[in-house]
Amino acid sequence: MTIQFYNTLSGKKEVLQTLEPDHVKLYVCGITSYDYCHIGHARSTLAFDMIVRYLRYRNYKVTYVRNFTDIDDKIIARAQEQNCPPEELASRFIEEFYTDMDKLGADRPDIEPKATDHIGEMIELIDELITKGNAYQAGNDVYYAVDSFLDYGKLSKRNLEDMKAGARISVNEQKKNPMDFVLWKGSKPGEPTWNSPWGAGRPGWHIECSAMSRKYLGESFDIHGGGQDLIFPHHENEIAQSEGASGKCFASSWIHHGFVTISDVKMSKSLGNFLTIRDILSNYHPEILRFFIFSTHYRNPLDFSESAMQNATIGLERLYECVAGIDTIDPENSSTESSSTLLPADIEKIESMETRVQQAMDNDFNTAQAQGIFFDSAKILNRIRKALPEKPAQKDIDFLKNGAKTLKLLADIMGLLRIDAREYLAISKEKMVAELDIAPSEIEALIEERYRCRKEKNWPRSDEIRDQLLAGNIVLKDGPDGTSWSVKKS
RNA sequence: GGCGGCGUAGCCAAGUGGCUAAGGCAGUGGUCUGCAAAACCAUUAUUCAUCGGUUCGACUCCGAUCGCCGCCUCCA
Repeated sequence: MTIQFYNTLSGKKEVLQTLEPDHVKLYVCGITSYDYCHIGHARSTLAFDMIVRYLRYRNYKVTYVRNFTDIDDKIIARAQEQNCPPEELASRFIEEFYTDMDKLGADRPDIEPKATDHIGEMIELIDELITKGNAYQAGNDVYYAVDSFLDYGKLSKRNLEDMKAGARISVNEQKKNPMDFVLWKGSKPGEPTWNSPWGAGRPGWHIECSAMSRKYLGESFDIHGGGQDLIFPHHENEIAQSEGASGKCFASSWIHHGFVTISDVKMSKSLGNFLTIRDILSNYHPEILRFFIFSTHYRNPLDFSESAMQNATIGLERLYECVAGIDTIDPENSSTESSSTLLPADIEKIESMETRVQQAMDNDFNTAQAQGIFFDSAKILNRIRKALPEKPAQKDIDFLKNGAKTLKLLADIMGLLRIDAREYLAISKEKMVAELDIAPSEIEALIEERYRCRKEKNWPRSDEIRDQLLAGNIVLKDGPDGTSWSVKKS
């Protein structure tokens, strides 16, 4: 089996081919650190986290580079607002980024370069572009001459004529072509500056990724990723810079994930319709956010809503309940007397779980389909467990334990089912209990009273207690081992 | 205006030339229960925005139409 994924550059799904055997070199555009991260950033981080984890699970070596833009107009503007040095603001929000992403359980990339640590490399690259005739100095600025790069527009599939027609960029007398973009900006008073052959200034946004990817991955590498909003102009400009300088293919493939929307409108800072990761994590377990994010294919838009999160909560809990149920089976409690109750069709389904998940993931990292397989498998495992006799056959116990193990292994690619199932359910219950108006001890006391009533067949009072608890969102479950309770969902 | 994408059951969401159109939520029936709940079982789209075309055969390819979204300025 081979891994296929959609390459924005070709517009088609293609088989993964690496420049070096079994080694994927991946560069992803990270954040500009001037504010807290929102769910869109979570999607980006988690999408590539999942991709990297899957590639590694499939025995690829992965070199994963993700940058931080820590010098930029927005950072300077925000720093001025807050009356603090831009570098301080930038480093503060890099820390906040880590705080959020660590909570989400995202693995750190292998290399995380910061733009300000690579000004020398950028100057070098700009210099090469000037020498090759792809860039020119105008006043204190340096611009990239888009007309010098014939393939300009190949990623975003537009040509310069079309772009000019719809251009909303302000006219700049210094530019030879209005689409030319800045590589080096002459500094204004009070801004962070670095010395360069063109005077004091700072780098443009696009050049940093070209310079840093070249340093850590070379002139050509396998996959470049980011959000769909980066296709133009950022990634288009990166191609122009890198290929203009090297004359070689920059990234073989491009992966772009879709946006998170709210009421079908793109979540963005400028619209103000965003929720930060910490907003979400104050209400939901990190795995719920992960479950939600992976319930839709990474290239499709993902609409955020409370009901979608509620759905994810229930879905994840269902999987955890399946695992918890199997975890409670005593592995020693088998009997040689018992014969296996397993059906061939079920055995086949569970044994093919991993293969089927691989098929889904091989097909453009289809996490939504993989989740479907998780549920399908959980259903079968639940049914088998439910039908188990007092003392089951050893074979059946092993089958269930292995099934749960495989389920966890595969869910881990998406960062799901990572904690002990019973612990997760306990945390989840605890959290819900905390929102109740009634203390657990009171609940236990009422259950105790109801137990006595039921023994005496005092159904009216026993039902009254149940209804009373239900009104307080407590649901009772009468089982053979007594009554347990949980907090009503939704 | 240019470019890209989407439209699958009440909702969410896979599938992308051919056995029964995954899965989840919600719903319905059943088992269990004193009655419930939970759990488990079963069930819920002759149909994939609309209309044409290609094909032995299309949700899947092509064209048109309608609707929605994104990019074309910073943005994950």
